[in-house]
Amino acid sequence: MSDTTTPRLQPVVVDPSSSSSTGEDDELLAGLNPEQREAVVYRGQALLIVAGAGSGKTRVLTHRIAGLIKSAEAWPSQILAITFTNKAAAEMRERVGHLLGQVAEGMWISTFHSACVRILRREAENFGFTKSFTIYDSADSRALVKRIIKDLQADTFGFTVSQVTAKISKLKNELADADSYARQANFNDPQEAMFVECFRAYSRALREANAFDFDDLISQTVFLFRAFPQVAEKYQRRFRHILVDEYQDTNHAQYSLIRELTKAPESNELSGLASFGGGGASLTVVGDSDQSIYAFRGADIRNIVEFERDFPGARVVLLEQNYRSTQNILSAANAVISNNFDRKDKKLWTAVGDGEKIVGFTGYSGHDEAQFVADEIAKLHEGGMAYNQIAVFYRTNSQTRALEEIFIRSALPYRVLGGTKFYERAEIKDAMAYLSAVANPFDGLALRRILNTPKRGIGPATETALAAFAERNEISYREAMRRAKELSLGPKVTGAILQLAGLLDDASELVDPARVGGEAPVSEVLQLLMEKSAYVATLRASRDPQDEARAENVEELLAVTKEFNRNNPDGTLLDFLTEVSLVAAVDDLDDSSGTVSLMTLHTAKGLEYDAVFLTGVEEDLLPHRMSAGEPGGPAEERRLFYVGITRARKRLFISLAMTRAQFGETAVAMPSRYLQEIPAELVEWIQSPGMASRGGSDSRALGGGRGGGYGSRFGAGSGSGSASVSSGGSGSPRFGAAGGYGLPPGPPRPKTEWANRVTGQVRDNGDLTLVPGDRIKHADFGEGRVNQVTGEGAKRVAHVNFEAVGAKKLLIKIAPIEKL
DNA sequence: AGGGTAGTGCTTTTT
DNA sequence: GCACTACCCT
Repeated sequence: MSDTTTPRLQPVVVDPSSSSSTGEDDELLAGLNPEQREAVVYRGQALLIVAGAGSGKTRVLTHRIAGLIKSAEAWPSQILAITFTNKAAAEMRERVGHLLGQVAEGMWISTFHSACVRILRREAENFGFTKSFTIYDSADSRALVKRIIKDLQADTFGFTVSQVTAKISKLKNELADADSYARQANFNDPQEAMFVECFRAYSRALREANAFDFDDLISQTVFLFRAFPQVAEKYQRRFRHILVDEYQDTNHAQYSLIRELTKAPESNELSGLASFGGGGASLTVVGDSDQSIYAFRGADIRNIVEFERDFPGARVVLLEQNYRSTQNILSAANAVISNNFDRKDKKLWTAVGDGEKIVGFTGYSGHDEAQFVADEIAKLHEGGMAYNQIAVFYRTNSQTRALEEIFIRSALPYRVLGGTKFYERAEIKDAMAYLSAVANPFDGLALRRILNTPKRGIGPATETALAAFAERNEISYREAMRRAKELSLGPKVTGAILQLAGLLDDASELVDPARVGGEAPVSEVLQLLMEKSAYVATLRASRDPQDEARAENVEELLAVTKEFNRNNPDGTLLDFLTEVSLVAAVDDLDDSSGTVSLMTLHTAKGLEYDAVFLTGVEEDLLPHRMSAGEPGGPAEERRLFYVGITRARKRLFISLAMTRAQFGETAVAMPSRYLQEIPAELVEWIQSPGMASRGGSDSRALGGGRGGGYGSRFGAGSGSGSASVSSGGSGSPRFGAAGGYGLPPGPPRPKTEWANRVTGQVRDNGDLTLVPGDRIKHADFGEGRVNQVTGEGAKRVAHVNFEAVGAKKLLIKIAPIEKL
């Protein structure tokens, strides 16, 4: 992460003949299929690689980058590659280095956020920030919004913290700021007026704290480029080849950033660098609209769908051959995703053969389901599969509880990705706040957090007095602390404040760039802070047994800083804070850990495992209750399901429960509508929803039968698991047009009630008639107006103009619409 | 100022 | 089931 201020402009491999010689090319193209080759060798301004799941896109990207460098078409420093996570970035950097035989210095391979931080730190002074700005993570944003809502008494308008943060975030992703939003806001609506107040206060607080939130990192970079063309030009000139992974998940701000970066530098001719081609950087984007799962966060699928319109003359390459999964898994994935209309048809295929069937299981409870997962994992492991090749996915983080309980009892080594992350723990946030307060003296949020942690007798009243004093005298919070004597507080409180201020000043001296011997290592700074503040000592002295674990966590953080110093000898405190702020859930993933990985479906994107367990495939969970009503919600949830399925290489297990605990209460759960979209012959149900409902009223189901339900009948020792199963596939009749579940083959074929109750999906609107002018509501597109109706009978098509998504054509008979 | 307790409301996914 | 808040007591 070292920050090279001047681009390094020396080619890594200087062999002028290599661009034409086939030797090197062959090496890079060996083993690639024709489409992949095309994606690697195409040279033009814009290239869209539509890469289905498992189609080798990382391979294509790394070979493309390596090709550009090997052929001396580009210096490493002219390449900017954007990935979704730091882990993906690290992997790509390593693979490119491997292809080139050496690490390509000066190349930027990073996430959107990391790249923007780098740019912002360099340019911060240009627009009223200092390079030591703090990055507020979502918890920090929430804390700030919380205080603002309280200060402005916005809660009386029914505002919640999450509503306000979500709305601000959404606006920032659309590149709106408080002022631009205020200009078009309706101030007659008191709610909206109050929101504008909140947005303003929030933005001002960030600026005063010399801080950016996650969304700012992108949007402020765009604003910077737009406000200072000469700054933008610097980067436009530098980056000649820009590559963006997971393009389907970019939001408007990220899209705008790419647009700014790929513009032709304006004063090209003046600088005599017209030889650069005169145009903007070449742009390569890779994506798969079927894997777009971040619309809720502002990702705009139009970025990829309209790429060809955005970049005229763009070449499109389609990668459909899958190198990851068996055909059974792919067939299931294809079948599920084909239920999303309004997508370009794309079918994954593989040459590796059918493989084993998908295994299905319905537990009586979440625990029962977890027991099934644990038992199957044990079997897989006995069969020779490594734990780290197995993953368990779920929709919401709260589902980990039952899984963890059973896993612990079964002594299965596992690891939960995401969830309550290490850096989200209160004691770690405390320690990090100490560091932030040292790095950025304006960071009021961090100062407030540590002011009375550990307890120093500085209460809310004192805190308010300090804040008011700082405001009155227009000085930083830190300066106000230094001058605490002027506040005429009690001697004890004044002493405590002065002591803390002194400690922070001492620590600041350690990281002063002008210090003799350079900045002290982060670990030294943290050590000083933790010791002198008695933070760890206080935890150790506490009677609460959990505090011992907290103290150990802080020690662990200390170990992390030492590790950081080892890996980055020149790493500064700022570098450390930046790195920590931008870690993602998957970045923690240690491939050599030898443990089963548990994670949400969102976190799973981009990963692959030999065996995958997809749990909680129930209505209200997948699709999640919250998204079921939103336009586009069910389709996005289906993509999430699709992403989960396509992570599996060899074995796929799908499970659900009849009842699920939530809020400490047990609620009845229904099988997910997506289950019946998987062709029945692909699934072998060990216990289908129908079977489970038949026997589901015994004591095991709801009572104390933890680990009993499944384990007692199919426990370890029953062989492959499928041995004891009345196997499917024997021409199992389907439930008519509504479709049956993949199983319930065996005798006596249950006419289960649930099968029909589940939203039965093949729609038939009968002879619904629509005429131009009618208003309709569509499950995914929202409301719209019919312009025209064409066609006859069952093929009548309505041409509808939707408010949210524009013009669409719909088959009236089957579209999920209703007349308003 | 601080600690302890009772009551409330909540959860989608995350860089 | 838990985390957070408000309130009460020392």
